[in-house]
Amino acid sequence: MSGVPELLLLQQLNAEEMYGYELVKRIRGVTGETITLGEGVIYPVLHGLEQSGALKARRKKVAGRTRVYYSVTAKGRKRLGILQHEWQRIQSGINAALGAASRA
Amino acid sequence: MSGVPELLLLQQLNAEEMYGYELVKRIRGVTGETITLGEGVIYPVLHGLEQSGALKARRKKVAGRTRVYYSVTAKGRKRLGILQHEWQRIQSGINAALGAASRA
DNA sequence: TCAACATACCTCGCGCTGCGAGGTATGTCA
DNA sequence: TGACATACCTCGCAGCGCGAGGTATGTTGA
Repeated sequence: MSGVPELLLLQQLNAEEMYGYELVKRIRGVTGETITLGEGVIYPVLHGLEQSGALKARRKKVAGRTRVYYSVTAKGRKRLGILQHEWQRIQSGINAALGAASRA
Repeated sequence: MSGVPELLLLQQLNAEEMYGYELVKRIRGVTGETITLGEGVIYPVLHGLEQSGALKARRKKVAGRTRVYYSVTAKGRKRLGILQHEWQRIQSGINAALGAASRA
C-alpha cells in the first residue's frame, strides 16, 4: 500500500533536523493542507524509524522545554530512496491507467 | 486513505463494460504490472459499488459460461469524478512536499 | 477418458496502518 | 489562577487490502 507518512517524514527530516510537534505542522503546511498527519501518526512512525536505525534522536532543551530532534542516518537515506522510487512507480502506474482509459 | 482500487475500477468500467475476471487482468496490464489487484479486492469493491448504485450489473452467457458485466451509472460517473479529483489532490500534495524538501 | 488447466464467480478472516481521542507536563499570558 | 500553547506519548478501534480457499464449467492433450 502506502507508506506515505513514512515517506513524508523522511523527506522532511532529510532536508532539516526537526522534532515531532514541528513535523505535524510542517507537513500540513508544505502539502497545502492536503495531507494532515496527526500526532497519532507522527510519533509511532518516528519511533519505528528510530528503532530500525533510519533515524537518530537527540534530546535538546529549548526554553526550558525538552524537544526530541530527529535526523536521518545513512540507512534512512537509503530507505528514503526506496520509498521515493516506490511512490514514483505507484503514481505512474495509476496515471497510466487513468490515461489509457480516457484515451479508449 | 486510498480508495485507489475503487478509482481504478470505475475508470476502466467507464471506458468499457467489463466483468470481474477481466478487470483483474486488465488492470494489471494497463498499469504495467505495477498495480495488481487480486480477485479478493475486485469482487468486494464491485459489489459495494453496485450496492451504492454506482454500477449496474448485467448477466450474460458467453460460450456456456456466465459472466457478470458491470457498467457505470450516472451516479458512478459522479463518484469517479470525485475520486479523480481526490487523487489529484493527494498526488500534488505529496509531490509538493517532495519538491519543497529537495529545494530546501 | 480423465487429469490438469483456464475461465469465472465468490467469501472468509487476518494483518496492518492510519488516526482520533485521551493523557501528562511545562511554559506563558491575561 | 485558569486558559491556552507547546511538546511529548499511547491505546485501541476501524477499515481496507488481499491471500487463501472454495465452487462450477469449459478445454486441451496425453
